[in-house]
Amino acid sequence: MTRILVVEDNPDLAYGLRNNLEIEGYQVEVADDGTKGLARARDGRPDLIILDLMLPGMDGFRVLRALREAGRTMPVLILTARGEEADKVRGLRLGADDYVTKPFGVLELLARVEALLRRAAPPLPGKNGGPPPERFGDIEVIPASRTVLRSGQPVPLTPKEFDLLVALLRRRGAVVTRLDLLREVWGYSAEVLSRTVDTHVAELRRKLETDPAAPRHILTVRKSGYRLER
Amino acid sequence: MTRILVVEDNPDLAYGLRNNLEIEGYQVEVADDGTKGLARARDGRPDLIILDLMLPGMDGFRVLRALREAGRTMPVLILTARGEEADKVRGLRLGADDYVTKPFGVLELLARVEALLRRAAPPLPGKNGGPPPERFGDIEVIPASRTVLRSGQPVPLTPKEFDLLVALLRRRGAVVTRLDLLREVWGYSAEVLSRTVDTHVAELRRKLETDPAAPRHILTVRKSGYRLER
DNA sequence: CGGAGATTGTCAGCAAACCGTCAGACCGTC
DNA sequence: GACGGTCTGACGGTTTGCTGACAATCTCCG
Repeated sequence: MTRILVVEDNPDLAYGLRNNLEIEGYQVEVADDGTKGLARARDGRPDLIILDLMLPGMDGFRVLRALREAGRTMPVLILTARGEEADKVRGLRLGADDYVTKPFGVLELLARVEALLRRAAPPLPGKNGGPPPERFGDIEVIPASRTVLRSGQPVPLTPKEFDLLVALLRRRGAVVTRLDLLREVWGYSAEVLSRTVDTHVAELRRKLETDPAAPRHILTVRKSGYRLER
Repeated sequence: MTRILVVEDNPDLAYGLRNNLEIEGYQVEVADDGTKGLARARDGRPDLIILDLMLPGMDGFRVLRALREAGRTMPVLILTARGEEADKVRGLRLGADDYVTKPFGVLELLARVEALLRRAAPPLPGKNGGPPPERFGDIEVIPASRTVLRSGQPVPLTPKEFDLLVALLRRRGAVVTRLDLLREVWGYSAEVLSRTVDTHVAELRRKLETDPAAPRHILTVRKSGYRLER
């Protein structure tokens, strides 16, 4: 079982991360300040660390440096506030492996976690890397190349459209609420009260459905959200 | 299976080297100081040694000399800090076979490792050496001679351009992020400023694409990175 | 059956993000 | 000192995303 340590002081965010990571099958531990985080990282030796840079007390930089000085080499993914370009650079210099800028969508984070873990321990000869393509109807979604094929032909999707499609695909067959979609694609602090989700769904239908007015795959569930069917 | 010994005290660097070498199919062992390194080299008889010169305790020079005095002749590739010209010379005099200056790109190191191994173990009669040329479109990439042909005609590429092309080629069909490219081509201490990657991609397109404004092989994946298609 | 209210679909315009491009600076080499 | 290679930061064009008003549709109930 892959173990992930989340060092994050914002309880909401920590909670959301824990949930989503556990759904993906990871074993999650949370530390809510830098000192505890460092201790857990050193003693518990998780397979990966998600580290907020802004922390009360011992900040993320110091945690990271202390960790590397202690000879711990597990991949570290840092969370930085938007626009703090210098923080990213500093974090990477201190030995972080990747970074995500807040506010971030959960899916983006999960994708990066997966990429880091794959890179850290891949060499199973019989296995190729990355998730396999997903299919529904005559649509094929290939995450590795962020490509979507319809009847074998590439369909150009914008980044948001692709992410939205993946979010629906992750829970294919189940209803996904607008709020869930916002959390997963747009991010935790998303405050979008307008027709944003609907607009993007409409665009997806236009590009993927034979008859966008009578969709066969991307269905509306009235009063709830959307559902993707094969 | 080809076995490589890495003698390196910086855990981050050792970790990165191990990963990349293992991905290339080598069996890797790491020693984090000179004494251990010498012991492993003498007893384990690896096929190649990557040796940092700056080491705690017994430094790389002494390891190298002791190794050669013990009659071990496997190729040794030394890692030197930037600008320490004298160190390179001294290392080579002591019997090193090649050197790489820090910070180095992973691809450069892998290429040199391969070259040394090829030289040390001349191709078996039925087998030719090195990786085969890769093709996409009317482009042919020949790693052994760092040559690129377009419609059979050589295309002059600068070192960075060639490395960048190889990095994209290694993951052909998948999205490669700018950060990954920086790590692989520019070195392990990469930073994330400026348009460096984009500039070099543009230059590659200018040299390899029929219509650089509408590239058919070196594609942009918005918000993610670049992708190379056949 | 018909209508009101609730919910979703659609659209166009604006603002921001993102990438391609370029000129200039720097550096090492010849 | 000329030169090629590399890197950077500014600039501008284009794409993308968001919004809010309005239209269409659905549901429930009279």
